Amino acid sequence: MPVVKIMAPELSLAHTLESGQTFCWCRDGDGPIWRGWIGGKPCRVWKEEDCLCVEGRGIGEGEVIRYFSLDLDWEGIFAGFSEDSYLREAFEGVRGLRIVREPWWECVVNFICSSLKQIVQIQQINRNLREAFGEKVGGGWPGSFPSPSVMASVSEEALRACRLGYRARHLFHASRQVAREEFSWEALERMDTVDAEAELRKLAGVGSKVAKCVLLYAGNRYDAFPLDVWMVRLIHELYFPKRRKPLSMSGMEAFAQKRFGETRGIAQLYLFHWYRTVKTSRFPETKINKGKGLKTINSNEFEV
DNA sequence: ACCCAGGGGCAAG
DNA sequence: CTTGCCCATGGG
Repeated sequence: MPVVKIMAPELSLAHTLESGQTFCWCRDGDGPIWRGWIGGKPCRVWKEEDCLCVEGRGIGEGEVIRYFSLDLDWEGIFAGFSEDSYLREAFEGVRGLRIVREPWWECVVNFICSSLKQIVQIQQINRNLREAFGEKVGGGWPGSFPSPSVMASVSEEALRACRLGYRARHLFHASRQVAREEFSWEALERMDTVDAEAELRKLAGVGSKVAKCVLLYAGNRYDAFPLDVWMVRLIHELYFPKRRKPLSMSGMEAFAQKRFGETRGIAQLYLFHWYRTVKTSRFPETKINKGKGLKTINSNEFEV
């Protein structure tokens, strides 16, 4: 089996593959080796010192570089955020986290299924869908991710059997909307981020949060800033600790745009994963770093 | 038993 | 633009 090797000293596979961007990877045993999919092809990935290794048939070097966004100027991105102490802490705490480039349809499905689900459960659903409706390409278990047309051809009940719950109806409709060519990813890529979000939201089960996740993790729109329960909690606890209630959603969007700028999606990725794994301030035994080293923020500025 | 999970749709204020 | 309620399922 061919192995592609690429120098990627900073890349952390654990942080990148287990941060809730992608849901098709699972550890091969207890060690730092993962089984998953790149460009629709099954593979195993691991690191040997500074070298990223990808074992799989027909996977090119460019494809791997693109998937892990190794082509981005990460030092430049970090430098742009250097004035924010929490972001500096996050970059340090989950060092090596990189943004992936997911296949857009799989990304849409993953995040439709993410509603009121935990990350491990989304992984489970992804696996169930692959096992039930995917093709066994290259001997890869549990199968390729089913295309829109395949998913549009099965019943809502068959989808529900993948433990989707009420999300099965959304997925049922969304699959048909896409398969019917009411939807083209190429057309979406030509739009600006605001229009692309509005277009994605036409799909059943896709609201502002899911649309932004798709734009960020599949579309490389770094100006998309998904606001989920964790980010609402984080922004409230870290950036506006004195407020009784969190800012409204539109207030938080305005805050994120002003504070984190055009690459706020990258900031969101780091803050989200760092807050959940390192900071974990929602648990009482770990306390919040109360605004230390942070410039005062006038919260009225973000009222709507 | 109870609460929460990377929300969205829909009706109503 | 915001709030309130429901949605189905699994984990802690």
